[in-house]
Amino acid sequence: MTQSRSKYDSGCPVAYALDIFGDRWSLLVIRDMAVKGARTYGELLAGWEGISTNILAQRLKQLEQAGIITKQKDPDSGRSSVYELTQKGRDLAPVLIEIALWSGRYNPDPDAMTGFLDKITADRAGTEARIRAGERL
Amino acid sequence: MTQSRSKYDSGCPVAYALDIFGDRWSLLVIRDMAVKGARTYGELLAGWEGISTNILAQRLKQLEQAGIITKQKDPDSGRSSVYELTQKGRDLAPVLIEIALWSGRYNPDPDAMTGFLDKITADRAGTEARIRAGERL
DNA sequence: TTGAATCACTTGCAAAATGCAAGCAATCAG
DNA sequence: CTGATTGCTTGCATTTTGCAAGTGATTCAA
Repeated sequence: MTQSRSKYDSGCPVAYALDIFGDRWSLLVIRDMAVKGARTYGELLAGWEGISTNILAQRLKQLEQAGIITKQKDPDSGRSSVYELTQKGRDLAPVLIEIALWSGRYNPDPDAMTGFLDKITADRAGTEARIRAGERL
Repeated sequence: MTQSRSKYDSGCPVAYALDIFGDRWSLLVIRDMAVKGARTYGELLAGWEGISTNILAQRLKQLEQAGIITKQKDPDSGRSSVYELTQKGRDLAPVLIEIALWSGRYNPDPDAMTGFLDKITADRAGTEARIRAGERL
């Protein structure tokens, strides 16, 4: 009984991935954690794009189920939880990097926030390794 | 007047890209064209996952507007149109490749369709170059 | 120690996106 | 002329999303 993960999963590796983060918000949450180092619900809510609170809660559950992130109680604070990327989540670094490079080539907007882009342009391998290791950029 | 492309576009390069293909179907359409060589509406409809016809029509329009694909009349057949990836679209090859590699590492399903994955595992640079050049895999 | 603030959500409801099926115009083959 | 094929559009039910308000468990300040 090889149950398919969802009604969309065709067995194609691209479809498998899109099943996990192929929506408007999941990759942005992963980016906030990988690039910006966001670790709490509040930090994620305050992200650049303004995800709504119910959608964020839902996505965090889905990402946890998919093994992309983990949720733990903050030992120093009873009311806050700490979310962290797993290795599976951090290994999405090359995907984030290629997306950012592509956007850098084709986004005509001169105001584009390029902090991440600058880092990967200056040292792609190093930035990728740092994300994979769970280190701060 | 630097108008933002959409209500989501925060200036982040990742968000710029997700604005174009950050939904359930767009990347699968791009994959069908880049990897499977799909060129007509019918071929795209018959894809692995079964996109519905109205959504496909809408996505094709959006991708055309975003400069990812072009639409032309088929000179040999008055009733069919030919869709093709632009350079901007073909340059998403590294994104598709990284997604597929990641899925290959983490998808536990042994039945996963691995044709594309096999190709990029065997010769990543060559596969990427061939997609970028608009050649058949 | 009590009341206010904070954090991490949940709930309710309207709006938008999606899925499904049917329809339809233009071509084209017999 | 007829019927099949292609490339859509339309209508409508279902699902997902967005927004705002509310909840409950801490934590903190007085």
